[in-house]
Amino acid sequence: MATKRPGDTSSSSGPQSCPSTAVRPTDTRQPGAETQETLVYMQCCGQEAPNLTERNGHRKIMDRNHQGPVFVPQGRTERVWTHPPAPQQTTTPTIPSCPVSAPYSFWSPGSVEMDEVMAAMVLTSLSCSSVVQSSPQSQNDPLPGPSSGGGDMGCAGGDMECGGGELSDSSSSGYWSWDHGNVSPAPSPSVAEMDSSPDEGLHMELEQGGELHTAARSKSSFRGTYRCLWPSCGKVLTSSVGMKRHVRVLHLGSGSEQSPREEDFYYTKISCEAPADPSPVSPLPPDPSPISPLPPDSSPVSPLPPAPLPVSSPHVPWASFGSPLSPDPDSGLQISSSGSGSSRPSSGPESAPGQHRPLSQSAPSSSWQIQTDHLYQASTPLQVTMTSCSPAPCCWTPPTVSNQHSHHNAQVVTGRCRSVSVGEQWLQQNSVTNRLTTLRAASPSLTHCSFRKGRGEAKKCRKVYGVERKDQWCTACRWKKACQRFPD
DNA sequence: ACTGCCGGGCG
DNA sequence: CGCCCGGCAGT
Repeated sequence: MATKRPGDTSSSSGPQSCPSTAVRPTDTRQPGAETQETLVYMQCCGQEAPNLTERNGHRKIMDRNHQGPVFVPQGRTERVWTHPPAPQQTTTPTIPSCPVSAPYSFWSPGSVEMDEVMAAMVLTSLSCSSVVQSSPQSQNDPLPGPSSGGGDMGCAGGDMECGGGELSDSSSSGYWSWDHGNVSPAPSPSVAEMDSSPDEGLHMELEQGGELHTAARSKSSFRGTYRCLWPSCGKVLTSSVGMKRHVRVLHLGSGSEQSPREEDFYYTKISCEAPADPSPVSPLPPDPSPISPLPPDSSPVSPLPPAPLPVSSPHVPWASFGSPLSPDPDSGLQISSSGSGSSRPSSGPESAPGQHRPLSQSAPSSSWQIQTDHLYQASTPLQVTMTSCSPAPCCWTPPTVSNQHSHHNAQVVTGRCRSVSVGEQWLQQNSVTNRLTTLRAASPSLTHCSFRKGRGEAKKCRKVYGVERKDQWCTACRWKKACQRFPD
């Protein structure tokens, strides 16, 4: 947690949005984790922007506000990259640069879309270094799997950074996962290999795609490709028509109510003209680096794979889950909340643990999931943003957890915040729906909450119910003992 | 002044 | 043990 890199900090530069937040994420991560950042991508206003991209030795960190990229000294980056930290995120496997294997095999060659996608992918990768990423996986399994690792970030503004990460972890599937997931899958391949033959991976793809690959290289300049912005999907297609179809069929559903035009909102055109320069080219966040098709510079970069998680970097929250790296014990806290995010609605703050694997962490994660689950279709981004903003992840978590009276260990940091917001809500509303509300509401409060001082804020039965309704107090309160219902 | 809770007492 | 309350300490 503690380790931060200057660069990350810079991210905070993203001015206002949530300075504090920004920092944390970074912190959470381990140094190695940083790498992950690369993977993360942010979406803004529908567009995705890669938070980080490595290029020419510099890592660019997109400003949350998107204002400007920050550069981090390569040195660090490389290190990270070099070692495929992959392990960190268990969830996201990095694709083995070494293509050889299997990963690709997954695809079901059969579908036409696949082909298109593949082709697009290849091309993209070629032209844009990064591209490789996920597409392949996404195709196969759009969401899921790997996604966990990925950053989801749908967040709207740059703010989200953290959140994004979480999302991915937690449920992830979420939105952005695609990229990351894909990329990372493979922890395996040794870096060296990757370096040596990054292209091969591509070739593999090419096979399916057909000549594309070759052509792609030669062409190097595409007019443009279209990338699906759907949360968990990262497909890249060369034709807008195809993309529309993709969006409609896979995401909107053929019959969906969505207006015909709707698809336009779910994909973005990517122009990859710059053959050489990946960076600009790839809007795609997905940092493919893992695959790093592009031979050019990539040498070190390619290894990126580790990056998958990186996403989090921006997001503090993530850090906590820190996913991969360390299974946080702590996680319990967040986990609970996040974990079941969706499930929990009703009550169970406690149960959560199941999911989290990585997430463990905190609130943010939880928030993410929730969003994901509920908002999935709607407006994830917004919420995300919120989350990220919230200064302390902890805050989030707690609320969720606490709601139910269950008191977890989680308390640790969170303590008060949750109790406050939660408590009230709990009282007033037990309904599940509230939770979402809570989160939102909480977020602001959370901000404040960072650390509770004392009882002042923590609401106990007395505050909640008032003396008049003493009968509703928990027994402990009635007996003037430590409150059991709203423990600190 | 309120509140939260420990410590202790009573039945 | 359940129930209550005196009293301390933090706000």
